[in-house]
Formats: sequence, structure tokens, C-alpha cells
Amino acid sequence: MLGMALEYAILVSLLEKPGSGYELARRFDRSIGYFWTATHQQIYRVLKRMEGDGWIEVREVAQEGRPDKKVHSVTPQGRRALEDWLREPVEPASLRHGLAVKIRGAAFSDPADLIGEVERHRAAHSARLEEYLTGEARDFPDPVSLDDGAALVHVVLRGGIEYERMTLAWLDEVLAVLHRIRAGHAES
Amino acid sequence: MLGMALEYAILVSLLEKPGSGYELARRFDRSIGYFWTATHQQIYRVLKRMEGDGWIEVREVAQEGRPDKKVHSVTPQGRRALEDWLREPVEPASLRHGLAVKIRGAAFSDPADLIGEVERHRAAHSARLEEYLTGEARDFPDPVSLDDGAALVHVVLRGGIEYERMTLAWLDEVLAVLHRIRAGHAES
DNA sequence: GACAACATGTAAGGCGTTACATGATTCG
DNA sequence: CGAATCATGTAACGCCTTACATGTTGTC
Repeated sequence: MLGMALEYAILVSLLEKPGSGYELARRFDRSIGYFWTATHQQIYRVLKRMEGDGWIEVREVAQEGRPDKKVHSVTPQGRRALEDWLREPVEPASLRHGLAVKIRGAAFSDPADLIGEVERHRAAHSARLEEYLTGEARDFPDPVSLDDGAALVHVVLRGGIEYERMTLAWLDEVLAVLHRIRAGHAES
Repeated sequence: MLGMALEYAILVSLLEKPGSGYELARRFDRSIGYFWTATHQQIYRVLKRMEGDGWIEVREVAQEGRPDKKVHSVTPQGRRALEDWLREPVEPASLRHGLAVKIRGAAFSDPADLIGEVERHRAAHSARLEEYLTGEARDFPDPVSLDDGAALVHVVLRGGIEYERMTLAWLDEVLAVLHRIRAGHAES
């Protein structure tokens, strides 16, 4: 029962602004998705359950020039569920890093084969860092004077930025080790 | 088919040293578990499948003063499966941080309620950093002259260390924001 | 006699991914 | 006419966690 942060991530997003399943899916590709990902299939499934539990209400909205949509909003019950969860402890997340498994596995094959893969990861993390920094410059031009809500959003984004910076530095270390190993093999 | 790093983490661990399901579970609480976690239930289930696929062999070993155990070791086929996987790309992992969901959610309740929770996380990450640093001092007293295999193990550990340092610094930022918000409420 | 460590599993239920499926509207 | 975007779902399958279940041996 401790891993189900998806419900609560959806509650937070719908409290910030009610929306359709489709809109939620797009938010999980951007802002919220920076620290909790979800696909539209997951979202539709969980929305249905949350509606059954009385946490959210659905209102059908006809649109011009677009298909109708179901706009979801949080009920007082849903809000209470979020507040209860905020008071419960969550487990500190452990790392789940497939690349680290590969690096350890490289000892049993040719480590140089991994260089391309690590460079690919480096490029992906570099792109994500750029995205975060662009978002920070756009949404928080003056980070010293933020209201409470904005300060909380900003500090989460700051975590993403520092995570990507740290990861880039680590991948550079990994690449240095792999290049050193390759050079050593060439000598002998 | 891209998320199944558990099989390969087990192959790596069994290549380093054959062992029982129970022993593997303990390794996943320590060294390998620093970057890929698994419970004994998962491990027994996957071991059975891997045995069916011919990736590992099982040998029953009677012990003195302890229950018998099944020692698993990697077959040539299993080793080939690992080598094939090392050549396939894996997706860069996205963050899955429940605490970040809570921080965003704190805007809709009393942010000061979160201070205790964040401090608990800070203590857990601080303890893990100490553990990593102790392991580094013990296993890598002279990190400049390592053979290839040890260099790869060390650089993965270095990643864990930097991740924990980064996380501690971020949690201090989060605490600063939460304290500032609480002080602001006290004034008004 | 109780407890910890060693050792191996099953079952239930929710999470997550991939593939499949449908249909409207807008823009080029 | 085709592609992209908006919009909502179902189905299948495997992953992961939690709880349950059993039994041995050694130590206090």
C-alpha cells in the first residue's frame, strides 16, 4: 500500500487544475512526469477506481471542434485522502539503475562495447537538464520572492536539476574508466 | 522486455560467485542492492524461470548444522544471454520519487507537517552514505591502481556515493523552504 | 523454551508496459 | 487525402510487494 503514489500524484495535479484523462497524461509527460511517470492507460484505469472510491467527480464537457471530454475534479473526500497520505511515512526510494547492472556485467564481456550506450545515456540526461533549466528560467525568473506554493514547485524542480547534473558528472567518470580500460587492452 | 534487469543482475552476481536463493537475497540487501533491489520472493520466482530457460544450473548441497541449499551457477547459455543483453540499449531511468509528490501536495495542506518526514528521509540517506563510504574505504583503499573488474565495481559505488551526497544537499534545500514557509505563517 | 539466522517457497492484488481499438477534427 | 492532435478506452502479460506458510539449526 506504500507504492501507490500515482493516485496522490493525480490528486495533486487535479487540485492544481481539473482536467481530462488526456490532459493528465500530457501533464505526466512534463511537469509532474519529471518525478513520477504514468501512461494514459494507467491514468484511465486509476481514474475509474478513484471515481468509484468517491475521490473525484466527473463532468462531461462538450467542446467545439474537438471530441467531448470528461473533466475530473477532486471531491472533499479525495482531498482528505491526500491529507491522510501526506501524514503517513513513505519509504525512501532505492535506486533502480539498469545501466549500473550493465557496468558490473561489463566485467564479463568487452567493457568497450558499453561506451556507446553510456554516451547515449549521457545525451539523454543532458537533454533533460536543458529542459529543466529552460523551465526554471521561464517559470521562476525571480526565485527569491516566491509564494509558498511556487516555492514548493521550485524546490522539486531544483531536485531534478541537481539529479541530472550529478548523473552527468558520474557518466563522465564511467566513460573515463571505460576509455582507460580500452587503452590498457590496446597496449597489451 | 526492456525492464527485466533482474535476470541480468542475478547472472552478474552468480558469475561473480555461485550461490543459493537465500544468499542472493542477502547480496541484494547489500552490494548489488545498492543499484537494483529485489526480495527473496522475486528471486526464487526468477531463478525457477532462468533454470527452465537453461541459463543456470542447480546443485543440491547438503550442509552441516544448516538446512540443505540449492547452489545456482551460470551456464554458457546464460553467459551468452548476458552478453546479448549488454549489447542492447536500455532506457535511461526516470525518477520515481514519492517524496517529491508529497512536497507538491504539501501546498494543499500544512507544509510544516512534512518537516518530520523529510528529516526521516535525510537520516536514511545519511546512513546509506556512511555505509557506502565505509565500503569504499574497506574495498578500495587505493583507487588509482585497480584492475578492470574492480574499477567497474568502484565506479558504480562512486555513483551511489554521489547520488546520496546530492540527495542530502537537496533535502537540506527542501527543509530550508519548509522552515521558511512555517516562519512566514507564524508572522501573519 | 524463545529467538535469530538459515533456507525455500505460494498466493493475492496492484503496478506498469505494450499492443490493440475506435473515432473526431484540423491543417497542409 | 494523409498526418497530427485530441479523446477514451480494452486486453494481455509480466513485474513487484505484502502476506502467508513451513521447516531446521544454533544460541541464550
